[in-house]
Order: sequence, then structure tokens, then C-alpha cells
Amino acid sequence: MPELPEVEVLVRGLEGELIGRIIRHVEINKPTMWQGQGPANLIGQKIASIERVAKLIVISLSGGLSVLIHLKMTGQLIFTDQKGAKIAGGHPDDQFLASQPSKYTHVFFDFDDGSHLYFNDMRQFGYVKVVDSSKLLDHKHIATIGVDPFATEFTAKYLFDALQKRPKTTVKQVLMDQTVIGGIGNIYCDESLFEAKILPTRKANSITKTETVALRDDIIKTLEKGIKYGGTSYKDYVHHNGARGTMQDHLKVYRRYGQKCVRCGNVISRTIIGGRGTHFCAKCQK
DNA sequence: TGCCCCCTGCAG
DNA sequence: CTGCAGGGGGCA
Repeated sequence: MPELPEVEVLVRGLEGELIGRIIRHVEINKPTMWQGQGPANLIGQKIASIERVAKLIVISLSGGLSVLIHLKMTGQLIFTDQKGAKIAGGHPDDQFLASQPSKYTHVFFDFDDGSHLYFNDMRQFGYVKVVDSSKLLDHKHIATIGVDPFATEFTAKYLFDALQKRPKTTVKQVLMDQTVIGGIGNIYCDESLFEAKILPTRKANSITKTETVALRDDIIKTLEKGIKYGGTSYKDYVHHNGARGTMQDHLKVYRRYGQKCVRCGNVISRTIIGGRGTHFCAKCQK
């Protein structure tokens, strides 16, 4: 589910809760979702930091280990102060799923003060992986990751060069390629291209320098907007406390096919690019 | 570079 | 029942 904004919001929320807590117990209900070193290595370790790398969550422990968590499509990380604690702001339908272990809770961490962190994942695409912090860069998802959209390296020139290098593919596929840019997924890709008035079906190397300048700015603006609204919560995405984001109420094209374009009134179209549903306005995107 | 797959659930 | 879903790895 989560793309950059969703992971960013989640990480910021968890940061305020997890730093300094000591892991007392780890329970794995679904061994296939746990990779790397065993859970015993985490006992007694203090949480030193938590950060986002593209769409990956990296929790670093004081003892030199890092816990990598990828939420893929339906992952959730839920923090609760106590067992049975009421979750604030959650959607009624998500209350049960988010507030306590369910059949979708595959891993949970207990901390020294009795608080907990649950990893839920309905579709089981995600994972928890424990690695040495010193070998973090060996993890393939980190080693091959492209620039972060919020990094100073993400310039119009960088984007233009990347687009030029891929004459055979579409602009959408380049934006979604995590080795080029880390963090853009299906929602924010379609939204950014709408803002930049560029059709997702365009060949990557047909995008002009002028268009690239606008596109780069619109990518950043769109991601910032997603963070501002707490991410997109269609069904599964929730914050660390179970609350839902509201970006789904502010999307202009994503999953709006058949509805009117907010910019020109034309009907929003849908097609498939790289196996992913793709939404655009055929009239005001060129 | 493109296709299939992982898995579960939901809407039409 | 079919198609689709915030991701991405493996395979020709």
C-alpha cells in the first residue's frame, strides 16, 4: 500500500513512540515473513532510530542491528501503549484489525514497559528482516535504490537524464522504477503526471526539458501534499495509532476513471501500464 | 523490458 | 466468477 508519503507519516509517528524503548519479547506467528537473523538477537536491545529509505522502514538498535520492515501492499505497523488500548481516530471498520493482534498479525514486539508494536499484513507480501547495521547497504532493496525525491540530488537534470536513457519505455514506468527514484508508487505517479499535464503513456525520452522541470516540481509537491493529509487510506493503510489518512479525498485522477476531470471536465480514463492500473485525463494531459 | 507470481479480500 | 488492489522479485 504505502508509498513514500504513507511510510513517511508512519515513521514520524512511530519515532515519537519507539525511541528509547527496549525490546523484551518478539513473537513470530508467520515464519515466512521473517528474514535474516533470529528474534533472540533483538531481546534487550534499545531502539536508537527509525527512518524511511524509499518505501522501506529501517529501525536501528543500539546493539548494532537493524530491523527492516517493508509493508508492500497491505502492511501495517501499530503501536499500543497497553494491551487492549483504545485506538484514536481509527475508522470503525479498522478498529479490530488495527487495535489488537488479529489473524493478520504476523509479528509482534513487546517492549520493557508493556507497550507493543504489531506488524499486520493481510496479503503477506511484506517482510521483517534483521541485519547488521554495518551491512545495511548490502540489502538489495537499499543497495539499488535511486534518489529520494526530497534529496537535493533529485534535480530536473537527474530526472531528464534518467528519462532519456529509457527510449523504449513510458514516463510512468521510469517514475515507478525504484532504482531511479525511491518512493513513488502507483497513486503518486498518476497524480504527479496529472499535475504536470503529461500523459503517462508518453515515451520517456519524449519528455522535454521544460516538461521535466515541471514534472520534478510536481512530484515533490504531490508527495508533500500526501504527507500533509496523512497519506492515502483506501482500506488498509493506517498510522501507527490506527488513524486513517485523508489524501484519498484529495486525489485528482487516481481511481477516478469515469468521473469528471477537476481541471477540464473531461471524463478520466484508465489503462494498464506495466501491469498497473493507470489513470489520466486524455484531454488536458498531453 | 515484460510477464507472472507471491496472497487475501472485495466489488461488480 | 472475474478482475482488481498503495509492491516488487524472478524469470526469459
